[in-house]
Amino acid sequence: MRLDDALGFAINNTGRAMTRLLMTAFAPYDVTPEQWSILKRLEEGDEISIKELSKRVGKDQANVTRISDLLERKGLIMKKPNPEDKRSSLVCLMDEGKQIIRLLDPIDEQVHQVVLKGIAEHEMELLKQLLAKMRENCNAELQG
Amino acid sequence: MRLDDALGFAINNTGRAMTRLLMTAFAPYDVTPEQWSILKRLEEGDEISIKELSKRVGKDQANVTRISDLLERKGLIMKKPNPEDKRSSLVCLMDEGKQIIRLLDPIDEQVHQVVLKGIAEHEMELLKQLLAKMRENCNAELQG
DNA sequence: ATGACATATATGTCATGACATTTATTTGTT
DNA sequence: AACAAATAAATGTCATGACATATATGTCAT
Repeated sequence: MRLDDALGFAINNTGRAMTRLLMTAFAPYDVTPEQWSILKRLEEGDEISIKELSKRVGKDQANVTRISDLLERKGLIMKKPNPEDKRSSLVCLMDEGKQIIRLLDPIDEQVHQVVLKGIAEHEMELLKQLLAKMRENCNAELQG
Repeated sequence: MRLDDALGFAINNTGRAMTRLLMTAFAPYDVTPEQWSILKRLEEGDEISIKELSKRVGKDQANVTRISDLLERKGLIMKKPNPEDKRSSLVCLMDEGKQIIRLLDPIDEQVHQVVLKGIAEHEMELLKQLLAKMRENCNAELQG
């Protein structure tokens, strides 16, 4: 089997290409695709713990802690104490974070249109289903 | 959640899940999935430059340099001087590298069977085609 | 032949992912 | 209440990816 044919490498290389494209498009705003994914989740609902945020973005808690620290240093989010649990903090979007989201949303949309050029809606749906199935297979094995 | 957001999320998370699974399976042999991808490429043809190897694995030259250094320290590959160009070196598989490949090949195969459980051949083919199309779209944009 | 430019590799930096460990706090058991 | 176990977050380490730059060597125009 040639490497090009190996599904794992196809998936990872495609993901990296998409990430690179988004990174390039976001570069003038000093926001990386991973930071973007966190901002977008917070837009759907903030004042949540690092742990909850980690679950929602599908990332390791340690990594979310570090990405959040970066976003906080940039003034896009803030961590405030959780009055119900002194171990945890609640992550909130700052106004500047909300402004950045408004700026970057159309750019994100343009990038995705480029990436999905020539791909039909039903193909994308199947693609997502297959990826979800593979993810389930992996996670079942990792936990079992 | 917008559809295209879900797709980027799906691709990167699925790729990470597969990488994690392979990493776990390879852990006893002290070989990472990325190191594995380089070994497999060398198996198809070694005595090639870092630059050529980078092209074949689809990775940055700087990263291939570093991964190669690790593999050389482990005694799996060797860099020998290129008699035709003193700037470059030729990367060769060592016997121990070839042995590791024979050991890990069936493990890699098992992992792929786990990941692809419940997915038909024609679905996998379509999946690869769609991913290739998206990769082309990205690369065309990055270069253009 | 020489100097300007190109190329191959190496190295430095930052962001990230995975994972182990630490620290502070909470919870549960007695 | 006291102590053990669990939990949330932070931190440390290594591998990697992207990118900039450095260094050595090669190539080309003159």
